Amino acid sequence: MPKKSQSMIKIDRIDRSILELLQDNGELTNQEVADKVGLSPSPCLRRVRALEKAGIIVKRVTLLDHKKLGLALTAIILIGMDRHTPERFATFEAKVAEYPEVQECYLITGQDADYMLKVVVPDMDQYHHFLLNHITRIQGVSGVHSSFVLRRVIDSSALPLRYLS
Amino acid sequence: MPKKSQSMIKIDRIDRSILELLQDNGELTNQEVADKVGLSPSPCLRRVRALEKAGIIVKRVTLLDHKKLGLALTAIILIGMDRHTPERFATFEAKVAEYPEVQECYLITGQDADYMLKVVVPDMDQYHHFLLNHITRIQGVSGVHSSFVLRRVIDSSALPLRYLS
DNA sequence: ATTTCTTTGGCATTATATGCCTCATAAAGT
DNA sequence: ACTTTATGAGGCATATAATGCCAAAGAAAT
Repeated sequence: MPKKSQSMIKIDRIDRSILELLQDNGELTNQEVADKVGLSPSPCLRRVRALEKAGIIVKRVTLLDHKKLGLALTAIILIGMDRHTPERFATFEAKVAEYPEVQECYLITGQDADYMLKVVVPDMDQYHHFLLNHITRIQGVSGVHSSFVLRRVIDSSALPLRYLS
Repeated sequence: MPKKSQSMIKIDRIDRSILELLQDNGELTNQEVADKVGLSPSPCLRRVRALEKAGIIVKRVTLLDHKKLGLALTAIILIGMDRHTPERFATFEAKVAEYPEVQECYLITGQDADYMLKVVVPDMDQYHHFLLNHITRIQGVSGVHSSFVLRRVIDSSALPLRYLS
C-alpha cells in the first residue's frame, strides 16, 4: 500500500484505464484517451493532470531502437564490494550515475554480489573498454561478473496495474 | 553498426540532439524541440517523422511511479531450463509474455541460468504466489533463483547516444 | 427531501501540428 | 565556369488539439 499523504489519490477504474492507455502509448491525445475511457476531454485532462501532480505519472519518454542506433550489446553485470560501508556505496552509486551506458543499477539481495547493472554499448570492444576503464576502477569494486543478453524476449516499462484495488 | 537497408538514415548532430531531447522528455512540443536544436518547426518535424519511419523512434510511453501504485517489490529471477531445445524456449517465452508482472525477460550467457527476469509485484506474498503458481509451473523450468531489489539507484530507458559517429 | 460537495460536459480561446509552396544550398553533369 | 537537379530549410494557412471557465448533473450527508 502506498504511504498516506496529502498527495494521495483514490484511483478508480477510470484512472486505471487512463494509466493503462498512457503507459502503453504516450502519444495519445487527450481527446483519444477521453474517448476510450468514456469521458469528455475536459474531465479526462483534469484526471491526467491530477495523476501528474500526485506523482503517479512520472514522465513521458521516447523509446529508441537499440540495434538501429548501433547499440547491439546489452550486458548484465553483477558487482561485489570489498567493504559494505555507506561511503563505499555512495562512491559507487555516484560514479555509476555518470555513465549513460548504465541503464539500470540496483542494490540487490540473493546474489553473491551487491549491485546488478544493465549496460548498453555498441560491441564487445566497447564493453571491454567500459568495464576495464570505468567500472573496475571505482573504489571498492572487488568482484565483477558479466552476462550478455542473447535475446530480448520482453523489454517493457509498463507496470502491472491489475493489483490496483 | 546497424544493418544497411532502404530504411537506413544518416544521423547527423541535429538528429542526435533531437533523439537526446525526446528520449528524456517525450512531451516536448515540436516547437520546443525545434527551438532547442536550432531549427524552425517545419524541418524539425520532418526529421522526427523520418526517425519514426526509420524505426529509430520506436514509441512514446508514460512512466509511472512504482511505490505510489503499491508495487513495492521488484525481483530479479534467474531461471534455468532442463533441456535446451527450441520447443522449451518457445513455450517458456510465450508463457512469460502473458504475465504483465514481467517487465524484462532476457536470454543470457554467463550465468548458471538461461533466463533473467525482472518482475514487479506489490509484496512478498504476491511474489511468492506468482513464483509458485506461474513461473515454476512452466514446462521445462528446472532451477529458479530469486534476488530482490533493495534500492533503485538508476532506472532509465535512455540509451547512450555518445557512440553515434 | 434538501443541502453540500464533487465531477462532468460544453464552449470559447489559445496554442500546436501539419501540409503546401517557395527559396537557398550543394552536388553532378556539360 | 555555368547550368541543371536534388535535397532540405523556412514561412504561411488551415486543421486539430489543449486549456480554462462556467453551468449543470450526480452522489453523499444530514
